[in-house]
Amino acid sequence: MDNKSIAGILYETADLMEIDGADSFRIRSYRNAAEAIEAHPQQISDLIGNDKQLLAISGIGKGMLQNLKEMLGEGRLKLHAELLTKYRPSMLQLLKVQGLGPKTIALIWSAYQVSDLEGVESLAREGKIRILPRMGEKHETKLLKAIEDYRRIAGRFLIDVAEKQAEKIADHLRHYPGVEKATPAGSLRRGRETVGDLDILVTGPACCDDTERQKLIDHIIKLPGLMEIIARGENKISFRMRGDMQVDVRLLAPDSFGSAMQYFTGSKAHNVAL
DNA sequence: TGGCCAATACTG
DNA sequence: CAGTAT
DNA sequence: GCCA
Repeated sequence: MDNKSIAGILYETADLMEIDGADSFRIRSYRNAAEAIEAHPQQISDLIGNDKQLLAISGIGKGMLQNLKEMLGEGRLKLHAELLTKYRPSMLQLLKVQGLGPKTIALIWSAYQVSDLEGVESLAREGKIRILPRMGEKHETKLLKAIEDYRRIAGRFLIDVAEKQAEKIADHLRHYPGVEKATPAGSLRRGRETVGDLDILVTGPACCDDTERQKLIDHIIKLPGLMEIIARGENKISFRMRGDMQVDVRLLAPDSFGSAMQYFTGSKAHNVAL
């Protein structure tokens, strides 16, 4: 279990504790510890047993040390598992909706046993949020708008983040002999504020026959930071990068590169119109 | 043992 | 205006 | 929960 995973569990536990109505300062401690672990240069798993070193990390004390031992020892945190049984995982997503906090989520849960985005949206539309204590028309309206906003940006990445990622990948591709061009298409090329996934078009001699294409794809999957291959075909490979960004790389013969660029830059609506 | 972030929006 | 949630 |  790496530091990122440990921190993740701690963050999640904090969120769940919040819904559970736990002491806010204790919750903060969980978040502080998570941050400290995330930023720590060495792997916590390598330091287990060395209490001195662990306690030396600011934000890690007696109690958190026990939590770490439990996580690394049993592979799970009891508190985390219990809270997950008591509540619903979908509540963690709900927490990401601006203006929707733990108290309100718990309130909605207690009143309607609803814990997901869809359900809360329906309740709001039906005017069932405003009748809850402490809620009102303002809250309900604002909630609807917030859900809309959330849906619009969820699972998308800011343009500059996407650009850097795309540039790294394109560089990696261009280092391969037989690749002439590697260019991002899609919403990134259209300059949208956010990007859902990357679409990168490649062309050159290496794209021209089957064996060459396979060799090129073999090179592509060595890309640093590549986490999972989603699909691997003749002319296209899809994978997920560290950070969860999905990437499609398409190999194109030089004579179809132009039209492909046109097509994959979109937008879909634009293509339909054409 | 006691303190741990402040400002804002909304409800009652 | 005070209390509460974000 | 952690820290002074």
